[in-house]
Amino acid sequence: MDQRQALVAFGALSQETRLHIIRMLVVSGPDGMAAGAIAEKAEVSPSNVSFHLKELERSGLIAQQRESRSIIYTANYEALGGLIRFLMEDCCGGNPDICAPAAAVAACCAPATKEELQ
Amino acid sequence: MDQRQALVAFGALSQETRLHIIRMLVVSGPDGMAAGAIAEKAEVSPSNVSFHLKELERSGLIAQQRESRSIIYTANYEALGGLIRFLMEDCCGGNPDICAPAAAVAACCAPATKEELQ
DNA sequence: TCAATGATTCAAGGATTATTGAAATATGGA
DNA sequence: TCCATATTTCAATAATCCTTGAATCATTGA
Repeated sequence: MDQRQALVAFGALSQETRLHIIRMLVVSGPDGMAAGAIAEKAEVSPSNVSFHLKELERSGLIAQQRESRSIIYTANYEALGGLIRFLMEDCCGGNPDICAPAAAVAACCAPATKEELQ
Repeated sequence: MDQRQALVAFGALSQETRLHIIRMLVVSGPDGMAAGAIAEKAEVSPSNVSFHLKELERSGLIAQQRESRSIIYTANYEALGGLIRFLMEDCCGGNPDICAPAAAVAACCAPATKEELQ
């Protein structure tokens, strides 16, 4: 992930509805969610969710694929990991004072089940 | 770091000048940098740098302290670490597919045990 | 006190981003 | 083909953010 991408990704995550959407898509995993289901769960209008999904896709944090009449959105795990990595390495210069505590948290996080995250 | 803070922090990092400032302040460490020096290095006007510094301070990612005529800005390492942690835990649900690769990167620059961090 | 330095604040503007509802597009089934 | 469903696109408006330059504030030293 280069700086330009990171700037767009940070912008994408700086909006409440979009952060909510990312969380839902991470939880839903590779199955993803249809645009309509996202709109319903996030309690926003179809056209508004479409606007935000477009923005998230532009950032690379999510991907879409049509499945019959629905369009399924999934979180892009690589991009999310890349953003965390950018924040640690490029932005914070790999500074241990910043990164070590955060990394320790991740190191101890056991594989969580889908249910536990609801 | 709660969600409201994280939203503001992501917004703060989504602007090129501000991302540049954060990087400089992380590098300069506890000594920090005066507003004028930041403006000069980032090649922006004094009033413009002041605008962005205010935005960064509002996000909690930097702190200021007056030193004689200068105002010294320093990176807030805890807040930066907190944001990385938020991204891993709250946003990505501690999902190992996302967090493990990123954590691995940090692990090599800062071997810290969980106990050391308590 | 006066001038110089370092920085912020303010107002105006331009640019970008967010929301809304109506219209358009794509798909699948009767 | 026609209709219903799922979603996007578009245009208009509102809201927020960014930049600029002038004015202001705070500190220090002569």
